[in-house]
Amino acid sequence: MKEDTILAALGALAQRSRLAIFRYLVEMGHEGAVAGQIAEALGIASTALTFHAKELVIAGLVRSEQQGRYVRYTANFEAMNGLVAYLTENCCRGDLAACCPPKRSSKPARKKT
Amino acid sequence: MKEDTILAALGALAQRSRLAIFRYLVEMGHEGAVAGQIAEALGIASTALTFHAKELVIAGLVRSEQQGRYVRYTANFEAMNGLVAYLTENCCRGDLAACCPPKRSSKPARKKT
DNA sequence: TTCATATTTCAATAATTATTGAAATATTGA
DNA sequence: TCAATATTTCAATAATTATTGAAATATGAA
Repeated sequence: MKEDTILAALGALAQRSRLAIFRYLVEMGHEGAVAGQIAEALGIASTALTFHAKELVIAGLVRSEQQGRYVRYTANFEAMNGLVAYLTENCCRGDLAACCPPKRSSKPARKKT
Repeated sequence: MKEDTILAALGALAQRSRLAIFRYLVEMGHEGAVAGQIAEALGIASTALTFHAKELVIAGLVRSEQQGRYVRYTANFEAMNGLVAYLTENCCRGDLAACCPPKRSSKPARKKT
């Protein structure tokens, strides 16, 4: 994955609304969600939703598809996979064991203190 | 890992110089590198290096340690691990197999002399 | 102490990104 | 056709982030 692509993906996710949109779309699976649904679920103005969703699309993390008067957005899992792969590569050298987390539970792992 | 932490880490990495700095520090392993060395290796002005390195430190991805008149920076592998874990969590739902990449490919670490 | 080196701070500017509301476009159904 | 709905575009503004050079600070060595 090209560095420019990585930078675009990181930049796209590095914003509260967009991270929320992306997480929401991941949650919605391959079916995704239409713009209004996302905006309402997350409390984002429609004009802001358009703006942020477009950023995600440009970054390649989200796909959009016109469906009549709706626009359906879906997470691009392969792109996310590419991002995670890149970060894993770039965090693992010399510390291999620390990187790819051994398992994910559906409940987030609790941080021990 | 808290969302604010994730946003900070993503934002810190979403910039060409900072991504380069972080990758360089990962390459340098636990020994890290001092400011001037990083700046020279990457062709970044010292004042910009200070600025960007501080962003990485604030985001928790890098640690800094004063050593005489030098400042040594090291990658925080645990923080990166936390970021990758978060992204894995948030990309895997409903598409589990696609996420944690099965293996790193053949590309060896480029070492410059 | 003085000098040279390493890094940071500061201030000005430039560039980018986010937010908002009004207006525009496009689709659907009556 | 008209009216309602869904989304986008536009323009203005606000907020944030990046870049630069000069000056300041701090250390180590002579």
